[in-house]
Amino acid sequence: MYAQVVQTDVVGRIDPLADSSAHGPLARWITSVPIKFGANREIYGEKEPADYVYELVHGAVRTVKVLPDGRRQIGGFYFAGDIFGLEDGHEHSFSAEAITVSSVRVIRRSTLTRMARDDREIAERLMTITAQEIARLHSHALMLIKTAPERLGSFLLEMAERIALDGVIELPMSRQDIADYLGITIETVSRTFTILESQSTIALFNSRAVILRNPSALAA
Amino acid sequence: MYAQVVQTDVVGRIDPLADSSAHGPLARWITSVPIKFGANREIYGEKEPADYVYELVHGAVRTVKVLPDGRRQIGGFYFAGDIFGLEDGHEHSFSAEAITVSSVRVIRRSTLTRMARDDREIAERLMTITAQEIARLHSHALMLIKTAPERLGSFLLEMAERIALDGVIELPMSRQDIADYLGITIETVSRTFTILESQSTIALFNSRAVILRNPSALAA
DNA sequence: CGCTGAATTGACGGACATCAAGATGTGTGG
DNA sequence: CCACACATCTTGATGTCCGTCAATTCAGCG
Repeated sequence: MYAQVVQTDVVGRIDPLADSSAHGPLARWITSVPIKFGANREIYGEKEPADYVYELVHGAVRTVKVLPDGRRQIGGFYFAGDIFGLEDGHEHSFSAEAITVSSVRVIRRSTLTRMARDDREIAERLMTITAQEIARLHSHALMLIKTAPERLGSFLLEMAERIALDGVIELPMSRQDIADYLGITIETVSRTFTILESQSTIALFNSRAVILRNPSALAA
Repeated sequence: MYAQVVQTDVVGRIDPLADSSAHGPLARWITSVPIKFGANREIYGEKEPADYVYELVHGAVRTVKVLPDGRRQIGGFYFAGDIFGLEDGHEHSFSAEAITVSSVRVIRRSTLTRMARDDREIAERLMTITAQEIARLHSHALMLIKTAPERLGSFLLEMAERIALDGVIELPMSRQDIADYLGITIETVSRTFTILESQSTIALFNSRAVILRNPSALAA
């Protein structure tokens, strides 16, 4: 169930220090106190009613679907300022998990749509966010028909755009997460990182910190 | 540009015989006269402003993206009663093409969203259609991480649900279309069809007409 | 009929998965 | 601060699925 929305255990407790002045896309309307989730905690589960929409205040989140045979698909990654949980209609088809410690603002979907009826700006923001989500899914699908180096290239370019600081990408997710997002194995991810580094297309501080030395080479 | 919306050439002409009593999901609001497109005609192009939303009255439509190197990705298939063109925000990231002769009702997106402000039912239909589109994209992405037989299986099950009549699936699209939708080659599609037939999982009247003899085997 | 594009079938190679071993990093407790 | 344990990541050897290239069959149409 969606007990985690009100959970108060050690990791998922309400954070009294949360900065509620942070200004995400829906911050003016999602005014609830952020809820904190520890690394690898589930925020919502597959098949739960999709009654809430979430704004990630800080941290990193992945959406996950596990197939009967154990294969795992990552639907997407979300970072500070992103909205997630909008993915579906009636019930979630993916679960959402915190990758690192994350804090999340929650709003009832029904509240949001009711507000959207009265406020044109909210309605438009909702449309925009949905359109972005659809665009993201399109580019994800597009990636899944490419070769392994191309997939990793697209991934790194996407991450560069979304979370790079001073040209350094600090990847919060594991190789396994990347592999399941790209639809390849962890070994292929690792090997491809090595190849890209040997070509000086990228540089690796450590396995989680990347610099793009030649971004245009990644596009091809 | 989006000239085809008003195009009047031999194939894309306005069809005086169109049955405007057909009742698709938005039929009560998309009241324009259907426009007819010949097989393989473009309905809208990639990068065009996404100003219109389309309801397919009859026929079959594919959305297509062609990569710089010539690889082709099919985003989705649409059949009678389906809404398409909603895929994106500001401009289309795919083009839409009629697979067979098709007739299409068109409405300005801005008209639709204006109507949605006044009419709660329209707003909800729009939400539902968008949610379905997102769900479709999710299951498409999920398919792209599977093996070739699994991809074709998912595809056939999807088609069975959407266009089967008396247990017979009449596929309007070519093997190349299927291949580009599934992210595999036309040869692999063909071989997999043959294998499924030899297992009596499916039966083929001809290359375009399929019967599912053992649907549960397709799921695996 | 013969022409043309679509679909099937075959032979072969390559990209990526699988299986397995090592290396590196990280947290915990002494 | 070190030592051990455990997880993560990398690297290597081998296998296999599917892509590529090519030939043949089939279906529709003038």
